[in-house]
Amino acid sequence: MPPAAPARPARRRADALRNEQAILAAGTEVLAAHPQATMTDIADAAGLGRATLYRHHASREDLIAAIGAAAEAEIAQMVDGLPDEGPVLPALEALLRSSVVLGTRYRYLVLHPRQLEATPVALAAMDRFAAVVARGQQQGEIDDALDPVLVSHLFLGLVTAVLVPVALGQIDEAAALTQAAHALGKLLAA
Amino acid sequence: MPPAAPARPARRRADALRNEQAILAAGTEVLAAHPQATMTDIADAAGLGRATLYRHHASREDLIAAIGAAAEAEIAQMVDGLPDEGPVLPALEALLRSSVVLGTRYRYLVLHPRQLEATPVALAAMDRFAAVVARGQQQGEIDDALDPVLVSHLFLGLVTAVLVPVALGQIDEAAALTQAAHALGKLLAA
DNA sequence: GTCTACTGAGACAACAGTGTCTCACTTATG
DNA sequence: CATAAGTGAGACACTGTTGTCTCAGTAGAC
Repeated sequence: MPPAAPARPARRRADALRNEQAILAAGTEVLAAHPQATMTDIADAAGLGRATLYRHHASREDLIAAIGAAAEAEIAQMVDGLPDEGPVLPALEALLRSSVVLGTRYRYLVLHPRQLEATPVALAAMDRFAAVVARGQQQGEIDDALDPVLVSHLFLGLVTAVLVPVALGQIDEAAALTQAAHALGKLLAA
Repeated sequence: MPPAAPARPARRRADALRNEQAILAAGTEVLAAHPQATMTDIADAAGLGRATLYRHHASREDLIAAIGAAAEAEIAQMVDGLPDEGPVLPALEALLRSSVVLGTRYRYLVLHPRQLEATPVALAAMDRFAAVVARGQQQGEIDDALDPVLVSHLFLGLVTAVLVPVALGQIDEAAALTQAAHALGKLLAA
């Protein structure tokens, strides 16, 4: 006696799944370019009707949350990929580069953080990051004086410090990235 | 024959000036706490009627711009106060502390940058900052490999890297500040 | 004390965007 | 091909906020 009629059938049609991806992609892209974009704008960009957009996401808030979840999943995957042994610094520098790429795509989220959110996934990723930093400290690779949690925020600060001047056209992305990686190394050096 | 009737008389009454200050203060505070606050909320917080708010600022956008201008003026003044001779690093560390205080008050602007704006005042402040950094480089105090403009963004990155975890309750402000200052020193060290 | 600047309260129009719903149609799935 | 899933287009109500205006009343300036 399952009274809960599934809002969505267990089996979803292939085109619906495609459209779902299109919505997420369009939402990410359109919002990055125009943070004030309406649901109509996003539906248009996805090549779908507005009603369909609402069938996939009950509200604007819901859609943005879904985009946020996708972004978090990506970053979490990258952080999980950090090595459990061996040198830490090179891995963090590589992560910096990937993070900048990701941050560019999800610029909307970077610049419009919904009320300083700390979601479970984000916190878990931060924990993981901090653990790797701590390992680096034990190995004498990273400055002991720095709180690993603060280091994770410093890391994010470096990412935005690259993103912003690049978006502003003040500096070349490659140059910014190289220098930021250099800065990261110095900053963390024991 | 000046056909332009002044929207505002040259001489303003003292209470009007007081109210103007109250509006700016209330707007800054209310928006920092509730970014979605309405004009009614701000007028209430200022202890004024909504109509009066509109007499001082023709639109919401106008009000936010005024708050932004006030913030910029404050930061510009601080940057202008950087020394033209003598050691640079200690001055920058002090500026970091002041900037965090300022950033806390103007949190709304920090978290809701209106479309990556680069206003003349902000750019001038950034130039001034970069010039001081360049001086530090000439004195052999600061790493030559870093682009002074990028350094200004790295500096801002450090500020947010303190602001965010403190707002999140992840770390004590004093500790974050001390470590950030330490990090700044290492990062810039020649 | 008189003139003028300024304000409060409230009513008002206007608007844009959200979210809901329906109906006819199309497309996958088996 | 039969069924169910999914869609487009458009109409719709709703709502919250913005910005305007008026009028009576208050507070500063000189």
